[in-house]
Amino acid sequence: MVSKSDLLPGTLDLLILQTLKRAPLHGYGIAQSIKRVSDEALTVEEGSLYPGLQRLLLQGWVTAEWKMTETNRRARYYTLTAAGRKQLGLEISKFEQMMAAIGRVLADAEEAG
Amino acid sequence: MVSKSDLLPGTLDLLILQTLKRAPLHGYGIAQSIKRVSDEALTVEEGSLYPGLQRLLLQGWVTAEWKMTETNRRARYYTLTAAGRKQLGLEISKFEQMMAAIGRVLADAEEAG
DNA sequence: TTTCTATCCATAGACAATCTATGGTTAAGC
DNA sequence: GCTTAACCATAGATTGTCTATGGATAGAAA
Repeated sequence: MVSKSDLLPGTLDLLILQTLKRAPLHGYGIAQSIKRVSDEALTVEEGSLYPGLQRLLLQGWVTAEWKMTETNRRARYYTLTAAGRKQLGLEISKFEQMMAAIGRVLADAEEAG
Repeated sequence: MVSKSDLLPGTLDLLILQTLKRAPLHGYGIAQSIKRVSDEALTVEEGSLYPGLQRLLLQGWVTAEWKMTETNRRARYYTLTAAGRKQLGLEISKFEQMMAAIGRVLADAEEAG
């Protein structure tokens, strides 16, 4: 089953990095952004998001910094690093290759043996 | 990371069902077919394939039958059931929705708040 | 005839990623 | 004062995939 879940497994990092490409953002905002931009089709649960952000921090793909939000709250803002930007490029191209490959299987009419 | 692995997680059942849509096939043949049709981009490991086939059997989406292959070997042929065909349709549409949603995120230029 | 390769099956255990459930803080509106 | 929305984060369960392993046999090659 293609994910009874809210996300296609294996795509979370990609989505987070892409979201941070535009501007630094806090966790809550990242989740909101992905939900909004995907027209509610993708929901990132907090239990997936925060562990995910920890992974990205460990990899050095983002940095984190506590700041105040526009709504006057403390929040941890994540910023894409140069390495993160590079990684995003890699992941996008891998993802596109996967999509193309799956597309070939789904489109297959099979001529050869 | 979008799968350092050979497959996009969450797409295996889809690939198997689609492969069986054309004709009944044994496990080994399914793996070969997916690899060939995807131009070597997708490799289904046996350790993923056979547990996957067990899941599909349990769900009633395929049936299995021992037969002889063209190469004179015993092999277990899997056949898509009516329920399996229906499931395949569901998975394709879910998958396409996911792809569209991820596409929106990747294409996003963000105008609104 | 032996050895190798490709064809076939399948499971156990490790590992990674996601989800559910939980728990906490605080600003602002009512 | 209460409630809701905005925020953070972790533990544990679950699921899916991979690695590693083990086995059998046909046919080609040596």
